[in-house]
Amino acid sequence: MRFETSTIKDIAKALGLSTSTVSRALRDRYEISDETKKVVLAYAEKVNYRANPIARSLKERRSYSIGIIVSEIANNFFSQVINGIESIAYARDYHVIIAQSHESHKQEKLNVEHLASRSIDGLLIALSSETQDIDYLRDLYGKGLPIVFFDRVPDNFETHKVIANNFKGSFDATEHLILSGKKVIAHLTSSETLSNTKERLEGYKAALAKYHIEFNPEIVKYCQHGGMHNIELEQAVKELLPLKPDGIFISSDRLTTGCIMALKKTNPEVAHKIAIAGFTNSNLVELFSPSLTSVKQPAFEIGQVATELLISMIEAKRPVTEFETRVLDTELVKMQKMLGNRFL
Amino acid sequence: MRFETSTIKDIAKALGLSTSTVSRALRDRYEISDETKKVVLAYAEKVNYRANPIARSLKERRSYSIGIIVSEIANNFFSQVINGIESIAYARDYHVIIAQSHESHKQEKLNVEHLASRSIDGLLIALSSETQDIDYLRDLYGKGLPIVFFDRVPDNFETHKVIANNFKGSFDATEHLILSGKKVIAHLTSSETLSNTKERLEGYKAALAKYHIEFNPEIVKYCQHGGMHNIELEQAVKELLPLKPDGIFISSDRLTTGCIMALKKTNPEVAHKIAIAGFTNSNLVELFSPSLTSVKQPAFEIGQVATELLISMIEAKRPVTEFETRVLDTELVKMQKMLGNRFL
DNA sequence: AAAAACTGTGCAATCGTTCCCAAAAACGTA
DNA sequence: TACGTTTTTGGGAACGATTGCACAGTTTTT
Repeated sequence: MRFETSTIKDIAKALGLSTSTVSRALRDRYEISDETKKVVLAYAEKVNYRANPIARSLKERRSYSIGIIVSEIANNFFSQVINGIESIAYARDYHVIIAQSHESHKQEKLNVEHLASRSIDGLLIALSSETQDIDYLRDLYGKGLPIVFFDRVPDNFETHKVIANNFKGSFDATEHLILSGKKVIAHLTSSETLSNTKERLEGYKAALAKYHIEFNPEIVKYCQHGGMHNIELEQAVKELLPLKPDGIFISSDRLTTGCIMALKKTNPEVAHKIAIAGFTNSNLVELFSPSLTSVKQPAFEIGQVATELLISMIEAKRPVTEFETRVLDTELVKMQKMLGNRFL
Repeated sequence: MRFETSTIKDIAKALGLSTSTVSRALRDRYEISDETKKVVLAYAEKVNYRANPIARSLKERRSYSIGIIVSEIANNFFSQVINGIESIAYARDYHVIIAQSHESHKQEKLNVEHLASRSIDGLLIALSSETQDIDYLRDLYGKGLPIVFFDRVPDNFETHKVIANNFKGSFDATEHLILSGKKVIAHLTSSETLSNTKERLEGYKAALAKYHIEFNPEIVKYCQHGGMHNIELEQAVKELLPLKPDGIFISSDRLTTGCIMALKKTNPEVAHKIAIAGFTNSNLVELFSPSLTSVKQPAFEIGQVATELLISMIEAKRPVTEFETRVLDTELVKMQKMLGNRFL
């Protein structure tokens, strides 16, 4: 079962020209006379000629495709980032190949290597929460694969990075909890090794410090798998509650929704007494109960900026040596007034 | 900035063999002596040889890639379907390229044609809610591109299709509303032209009929863009409320969440008085307020089955002429008891 | 009028694989 | 020994596109 299309050779034969002439005419090169160009273009149009991207890739040794690794596409933050990536990539005539790590380092590595063998021209990646060893990425990078990190970035890797202003986002959320009168504010977060975990922890600490609240490490819980497993969350909640928090600041999308879910499931009687502020890009927060204050990341923009940086690396004439880390501001969406809460 | 890897030619030169021999050894063809095979394999391993998939694609005239078109990946149903697709595709050594139609026919067509020109070996597609004209798909199909439809399928196109049991799912949901005492049950649904819109409407009607409730077309509202635009939903809600429904059956993921959102926004005072049952694969329903009864589609399985069917078409020796339509059962998840509703 | 420059086109190599066809090597049989 | 078989290997043409180089034919320069 094959796909029949006309090739440059067919056109050349039909028009009594050489393939080189046809190729050049199609690519609108200056050496070709207007007349020939017109004839070729018209004929190509007529037979609905499409250049075979595979042949071109082989010749030019690049595939016009960008690999994306996220932990999960069923995550509002990441799917919005992907939309941002696509918006730029398609406009520049790249296509994207998406793979999911499901927060597993092994899966991540497998996917990256699979993509690399598929000749992607560049890679956009948000590390899995498990990942600590990034030597395999360094390897590929060393071999010439441009890489741009976003959201979860390693600190010992020299390349472009795009992140949200995690410090400020966390500071704002924590401050909001403090200002609404909460005294014991817990912090639920991902793997300690992730860049944004660290930054968000700092923002949280800074807000506490500003209001002279002592930082209590006991009340900070880490989820190694970023909340991929419910048990992880339930465990964290179980450990947290005895410490009687009246507010929780949560540092990621999955953890935020997962934590509320765990709270409702395990301790419904206290769930509505605890104020929650967390990172999430869910567009359904307005429906949540208990409601929460959310820190929204500029996901779409993160995707766009990362893609622009990546394409600039791919298309750079000479190896890029100056790298930038772009930091984009988050937005604090405060809990809706009781209006929304009246239901049920 | 290039990516340097060793090729078959390099291996051949290093080992003093011909490229044909090396190629055969690597592909484990029978004509090769065990000894040579061993030497080649060992050396290939040593230099970490990876076949260039682009060159192979060119030669074999296929790309080992599958195109996917969905309206949006930021939709639980579709992201679960994609997970199902990936699980099969990767195991069979295909990779997937995902594109989004955003419920726009134009975008859908553009994407499909882009994918086709990228030499995908087959296409998995859920039509956009706008789509009526599928001649362009017929065209590609006629040229030899295998296509499998899922979720939203056209009825006048002979190929494999995979759908949920929309009739039964709708019947169950509607019956559930009736059995919980609702008298005036509205129906909010997508574009009239979509296959599943029709089937779901039939299920709704059948449940009403079973309980001798007269069907009232007035109380059925269609959203042409599947709820992509909020205004569409708010308009529908506005038209529905004067008819005093005490239950609403909603026929798609986006509409379900969108409708609750619109209700809360425009008429918070009645929102909690109306029982809602709707199709949704959101894993966050437990957090919703007002809570709702949901019809969950076997999204992951739909993806798996569709991919198996597609790959069987791709790899078929001769054109496939017998097609099947697989129908998978949905699951009704009833509204949680008031426990969950106590919050807020 | 000869030399130089410019136009427009074609030839052929190339990208990395695969595979048809033939050649060489190894073996068996008469 | 000579011949036919079988097994193993190599040569080289694809796949479809791009591009450096060469070569006509025309125009400009000296």
